[in-house]
Order: sequence, then structure tokens, then C-alpha cells
Amino acid sequence: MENLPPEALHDVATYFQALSEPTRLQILNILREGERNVGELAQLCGSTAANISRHLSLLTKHGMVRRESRGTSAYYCIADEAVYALCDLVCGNIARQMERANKTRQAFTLTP
Amino acid sequence: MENLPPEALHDVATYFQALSEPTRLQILNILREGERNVGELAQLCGSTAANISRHLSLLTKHGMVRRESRGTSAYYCIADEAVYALCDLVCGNIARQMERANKTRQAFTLTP
DNA sequence: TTCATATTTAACTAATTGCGTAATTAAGCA
DNA sequence: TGCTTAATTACGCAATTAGTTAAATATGAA
Repeated sequence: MENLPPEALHDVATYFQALSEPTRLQILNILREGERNVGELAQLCGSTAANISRHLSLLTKHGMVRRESRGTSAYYCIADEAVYALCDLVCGNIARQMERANKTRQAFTLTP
Repeated sequence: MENLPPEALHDVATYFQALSEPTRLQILNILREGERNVGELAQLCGSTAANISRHLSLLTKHGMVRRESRGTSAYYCIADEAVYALCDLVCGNIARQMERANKTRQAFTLTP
């Protein structure tokens, strides 16, 4: 992403922002195992349907999940598996960062 | 990142949040070509030093950049190249999403 | 049509965030 | 020591955001 126009930078930032909320990550995590309707997701997330619905709307806007109306329910499933690759990468980065932080900590505490 | 405890979900969300701001992405983008001090970054970003300093502090906290004090200046450089992999992945996802959106648009407009 | 259920949206609140400005700290130099 | 420059931090403000509650919409069934 070298030399992106400022417009594109904004798009990337907005995409990251969609993933910067625990409840939304939880939704994506649940959908990893298969589709769910709003009510199920609300229960599994320990939140209200209204809340989950708004989160799902945002995730849909970014093409991360897909909506399918069936009966009186709305079922959601993953639309782009690549979001999981992102999350896994981040987990790796965090782990690496924790390692580094731990090493510098040891440098202070391991001086007997 | 299957079956993460809620605590970890929060960490991942916070990490994504650090990347959800255009100015911070711009900083990372600039540092791709080498280290810079705060003043230089401020000028290149078209922002104030105070502002950039705050952003750099956050990026440092997440282990994305590293600070090196030299003379009266503070030079910053990339601490974890993996952030670029993240950004590149996101760019790909956005492009894919735009393609999909474009296709559904055509489905509506290409009916003569 | 009428009712019941599922989902979405509107309105409001509390909390967070990024920025501008000013004050503070730190480092090099006369 | 005092002066200058660079960077960081404190403070207040405007804007955004997630959550709650209530109203609106939609779908299937009696």
C-alpha cells in the first residue's frame, strides 16, 4: 500500500475501524462456525438484538458478512474469509509485542 | 483466533483501533521509507508536532514503531514490519469488496 | 385481515477520540 | 547558567460511537 492517495488511506482506516470493536469481533468469531440469525447472535453475544443488528449492518457495509432473509429471520454468514486472516495476523503481532515487552521487563527484574 | 477469551478480543480490537486513523496510517506509510523525527513527520503529514507525537505514542504502545532519542530530536522507525502485511491485506479486501459492489451495480444498470 | 414474532431504525445518553493551544520537559550550545 | 529548539503533556472542545429504549417495519400463520 505504498503511496496511497489520502482518499484510500481513509478507506483503509474505516475498514480497520469496523474491526476495532469487541462485539463485532465476537460476531465474526461466532460466524466462523456457520450462519446465525440476529436473535441467536444477540443471545450468544449477551447483547440486545437491536445492538447486534446495527453491528451487522456495519459489517455488511464492508462486505465482511452477507445477509440472507429466510422466513421471518435474517441469517448472516461470512462473506469474505480474509477477515480471519487479518485477525490471525493481528494475534501474531500482539503475541510478538508481548514477548518483546516481557523481555524488557525481565531486563529490569532479573537483576539479583 | 478461534475461541478467544473476551479479554483477548478486547486486545485485538484495541490493536485494530490503532490502525483505524488516517494520520496514523500515513505515519506508518512514511516510515516505510526510513526513520523520521517528529518534526519531519509533522511537516510531511501536514499536522502539528503535538498531534503527531500523540499518534506516535499510541503506535509505540502497540509495538508498531520504535523511538530513538538522538540529540534533541526523537527519531521513529518501524518496529514490526508485519503491520504492512496487515495493510496490504486490507487493501486487497477493500478491492474485492469494491468489485462485488460494482457487479451488483451493473446488475441494475446494465438492463437496457 | 389480524396477530405474533423477528428485525431494523429513531432518539437519546454516556463515553471516547482527535485536534488546537498553551504549558512543560529535555537536550545541546553559548 | 541561561538560551534555543524539539518533543511531550495538560486542558478544553467538537465530533463520533456504542448502548438502551421505544417505535416502526416486515414476514408468516391463524
